[in-house]
Amino acid sequence: MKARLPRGFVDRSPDDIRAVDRMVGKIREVYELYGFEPADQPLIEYTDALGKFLPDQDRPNEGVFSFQDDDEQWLSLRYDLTAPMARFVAENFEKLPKPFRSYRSGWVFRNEKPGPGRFRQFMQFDADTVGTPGVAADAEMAMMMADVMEAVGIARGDYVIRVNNRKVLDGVLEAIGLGGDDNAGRRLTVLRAVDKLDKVGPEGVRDLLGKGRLDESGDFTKGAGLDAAQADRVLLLTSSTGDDLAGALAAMRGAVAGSARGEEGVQELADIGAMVAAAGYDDGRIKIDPSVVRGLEYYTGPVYEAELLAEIPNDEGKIVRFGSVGGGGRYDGLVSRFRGEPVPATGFSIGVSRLMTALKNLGKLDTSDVIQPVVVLVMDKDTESLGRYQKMVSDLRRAGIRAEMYLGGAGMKAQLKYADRRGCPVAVIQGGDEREKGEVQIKDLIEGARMSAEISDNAEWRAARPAQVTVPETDLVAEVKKILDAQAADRAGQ
RNA sequence: GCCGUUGUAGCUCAGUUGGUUAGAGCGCCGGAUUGUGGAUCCGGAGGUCCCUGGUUCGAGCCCAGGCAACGGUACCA
Repeated sequence: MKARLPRGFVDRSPDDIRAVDRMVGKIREVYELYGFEPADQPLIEYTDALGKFLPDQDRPNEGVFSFQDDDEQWLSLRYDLTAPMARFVAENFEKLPKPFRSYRSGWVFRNEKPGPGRFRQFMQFDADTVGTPGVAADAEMAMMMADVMEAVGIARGDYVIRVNNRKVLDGVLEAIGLGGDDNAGRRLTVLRAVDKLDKVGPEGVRDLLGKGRLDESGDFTKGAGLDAAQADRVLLLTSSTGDDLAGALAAMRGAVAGSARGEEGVQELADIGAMVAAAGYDDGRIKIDPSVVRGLEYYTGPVYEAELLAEIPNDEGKIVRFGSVGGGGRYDGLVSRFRGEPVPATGFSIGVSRLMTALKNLGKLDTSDVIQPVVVLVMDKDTESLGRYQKMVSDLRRAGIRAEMYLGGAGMKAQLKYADRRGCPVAVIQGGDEREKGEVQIKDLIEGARMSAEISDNAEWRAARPAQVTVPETDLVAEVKKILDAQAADRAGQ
């Protein structure tokens, strides 16, 4: 049997786990501050509850991990947090206060081909407001997202929350004659093309809107088959980006002219823009940007996306465009499909794993403040001695110091090596000699490592017993504390 | 799905026109040092050369098919 990790999954390191915990804690503080309540749903739901796009009956695992229960009903691992949230709200609708404002974090799963920075299991952190149709809720989402970015340490100017409205896109499509059910497929193709604006540029999008595009890898993507005038109108819309809000809105009005739905969308964006400006978030934190598409299906109104602008080196040191670390929008149909009545809702999702990677590559992740445990070496293995070592770690723990008794089978040398490798700050040694005198030897491993750089002869190194003191056993805790404090002061001074 | 690159020790990789016991560095284990981390020196363990078939007296190397990983692209509710 070969031990192997399934592709698209990762084993998480202690540093990673601690860093994510901290980051999630900062995000939670923002959500709580805005008045959202914690909630949690299971990782598994009935497949049909996860979305209107059910897995193909013949291929139930396409895109989502699915399996059949005893009663042959299909179950799936959730692929986002929104669908389970919608199920929960619909099921408990009468009991919940409306608007219902909740947040949740957890693992989601996608059965897709993994890529760099894309995994088959990853963590999201969502906030949602259910039961309010007004765009004030959408404006709040965008602003909260900006606050989250800054709370996790991304400087103002290094990110932007881009806001669009699905109604505007729909309006343009309607205006160029792509309305109606017959054109659903082509509309989708157009949206996909627009979504690739930042990747392939305006000319690439034009190709995708027209006949199609051949990319560098030799793969041909079939286009939407629009004529030049139609493509122009779509491109007009996507190029009216909002540094100048009034100008952008005017350009958008031109692009959607003739579509009531489109004009409604522009008006909503104007309202959001006004609210954002009134709250002071129009200083570059939040921008109206008609090229944001955000997913393809369930959004019905405003959509928003958090994008990192900072130049971020990847693991190989290459500068990469990191792009989106989160997004969301209004999904007025998601809850209502479980109920007979319309239930408006809006929310957003943060890609925790992606955001973590970005912070790590930006060097903004504090990971090193966890002190490894003090190790009490085991010199004698008779029950009485073991009890004595056990009391030492117990005393240290009572003083709030991480400590462990060495539990392996190795000799002293290997025990010190173990402590060294784990990065332990201090080792405590008590053999027969010390025990008779009621003493312990305490070794400062950090200082010792530093001194070792100046000694090249092993005999001298060992005789010197660098950074080591002998104290009465009763002073153990006080002495260890002293060394740890000195190390802490040293770290702070650097 | 499509295109491309790569599969040799735990890791990173050499390996000549096809030639006998497949190597290096790092790491790991042990010793020098019965009770002191690091450095140094010495020693040791560790291999289905991705798999299957073919060509050949002979294949890590050549050929065909497969598998896997990586990268790009498409899809991503």
